[in-house]
This record gives sequence, structure tokens and C-alpha cells, in this order.
Amino acid sequence: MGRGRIQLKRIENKINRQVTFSKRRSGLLKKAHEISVLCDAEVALIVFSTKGKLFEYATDSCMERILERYERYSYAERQLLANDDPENHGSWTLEYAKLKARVDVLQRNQRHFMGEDLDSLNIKELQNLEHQIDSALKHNQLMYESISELQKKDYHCQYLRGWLNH
Amino acid sequence: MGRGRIQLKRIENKINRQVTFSKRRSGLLKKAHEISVLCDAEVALIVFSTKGKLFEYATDSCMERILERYERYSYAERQLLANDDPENHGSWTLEYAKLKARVDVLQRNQRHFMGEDLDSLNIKELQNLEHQIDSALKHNQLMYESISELQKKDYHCQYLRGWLNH
DNA sequence: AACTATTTATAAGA
DNA sequence: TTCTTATAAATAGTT
Repeated sequence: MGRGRIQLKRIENKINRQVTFSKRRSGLLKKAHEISVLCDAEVALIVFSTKGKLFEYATDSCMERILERYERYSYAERQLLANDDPENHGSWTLEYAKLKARVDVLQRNQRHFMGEDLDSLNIKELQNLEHQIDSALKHNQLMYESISELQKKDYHCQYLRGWLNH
Repeated sequence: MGRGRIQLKRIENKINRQVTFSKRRSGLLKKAHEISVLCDAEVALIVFSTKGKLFEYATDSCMERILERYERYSYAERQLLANDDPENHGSWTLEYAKLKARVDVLQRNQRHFMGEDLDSLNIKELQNLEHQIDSALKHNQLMYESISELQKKDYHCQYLRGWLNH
């Protein structure tokens, strides 16, 4: 749209890139809003510029609610995929591995964090710590959900149960 | 764009709404991808249809990473705003109370979980479960440590001390 | 699912 | 940067 066609690849000229970013960003936000209103859809749009500046749009200005919905949905979707395939308990292990990896990262961060001198924390840092704990709690919650789901699914492995019982 | 202008309000005709949703959705996803590539931006787009179906786009197909970045950024932003406001230190106590409540729930969940019947799990599941519980417990341990540390640090909140001590 | 008349977005220029 | 404008793209209504 404009004086000439454009290739779909990174714009190398920095000035042009920035100008295009600014123009397209506002277009994108506008369209996100329009589809949200016209079609009664729930939309969350997050854009980080190269420089790391954040721009966002969320239906009814409620980003957190939409992101939580997304997490629930995408988690449920993964569960569904895993359950549909009788042969894919292997993918469950994959899920588990990913989960484990994330826990490991969290733990490492937390240990590192805990190792710091807490005496020197100011209010802001304390609040930060709280936030970290909060994230961790959310994460754990997800894990527990995984685990209970797993327990409910064991009847899919009838063939092993007999073996286990003797 | 089209045979006529349209009002920016919910399309009442269900069929039209659905068709427009489908068209605009693909346009929106396309534009999200384009700005991402052209301008080297990081984009996350989540769309839920009225019926609750999910459509998404994420730069480099890594939604989780972008959402985590968003959480960090938006939290940091809120912190910045909060620090400017001398009146909002009360929110800390509230945050703490909520956190404590959530930990209590987690503990309860965990106890419940531990009490459940494990006979029906197969070996693989048991092993994985064991690992998960192990991870979760370690993680929780660290979390509790964080929290008690937090409690010890309350003297950083001078204005709260009086209230806490009686 | 295609088509096309129009509106809209925007690339390049001022 | 902000505005203009020629042109490409998106899409509303139609078939």
C-alpha cells in the first residue's frame, strides 16, 4: 500500500524501518480494535519495537484476563492433543520435560535471587520478590493441574495395571 | 475497504459477522507478521472468536516467551508508576495477604494430592510423578523461604511496623 | 469460495 | 517529524 510494492523482509534502512514501524503499528492497533468491536471478538495484541518499547491493545483494556484465558485454552489444547493419541504417552514425557525445564529455570533464578543480600532490599525490590513468588505459584498451580490430570488418565494404561498389581 | 463504509459497532447479522471475522482475522494475522518481519519487532496476537475459538500469531512462533517478556515489562512499568505514588504503600500489605492466601491453598492442595490413591499409576507415570513432586516440593520450599524472609524484612516498611506490632 | 467496487493503509516524497 | 499523495492492499457487498 503506497507508492511501490515492498518485499517482505527486514527494512535495512533504520530511519525507514522506524517510520514504517510507527505507521504500521497504529494501523495494526486500529485493526485489532475494529475486529474486536465489529465481530465481538476478544483480542490481545502485544508489540515490542526493536528498541524494546512496548505497545499493546486489549479488548476492554483487560490484557491480563485475556492472557489468562489464553493460558487456560492453550493448556487445555495440549492436554487434548495428548489424550487423543493412544500411542503418544511419549509426548506426555515431552510435556513433562518441558515443564521440568521451566521449573528448573525458575528454581535456579530463585536460588540465585535468594543468595542475594536481602537486608539491602528496598520496598520496590521486595515487591519484585513478591511478584516472582507469585509467578512461581502460578506455575506450580499449572504443574499440579498436570499431575492430577495424569492421575485421572491412568486408566488409559490398563495394560500396565495388571503388571503392577502382582 | 469495500463496497461501502461501515460503522464501528458490533455487526448484528450473525452470518455477516462471521464472514467479516474470517476475512479481517486473516488480514490482521498477516499484518502482524508483516510488521514483525519488516520492522524487526516482536509481536504476539491472540484472538478469541465469539464462539471461543482461538487464533494466534507470535513472532518466531514463541508465544510464551513474548508473554513472559510482557509480564516482566508491564510489571516493571506498574512498579515505576507505583513508586511515584507516596500513598500506595498500603497495597503492599494487600499483596502480601493475597500471596499468603495462595500459599495456603497450595499447601492444602498438596496435602490432598499426597493423600490420593497412587495404586493405579503405571511405572512411568509414577516415576515422573515422583520427579514432579520432588521438583514442586523443592520449589515450594524455596518459596516458603522467600516468604519468611519477606516477613523478616518488614522493617523496611517503617510505616507498617506500628500496625504490625500491635 | 470468487469477484469487484470502494475504502483504507501506507511508501515515498515534501 | 508531520503532511500529502499516488498507489497497493484490504475488504463489504455481491454472485
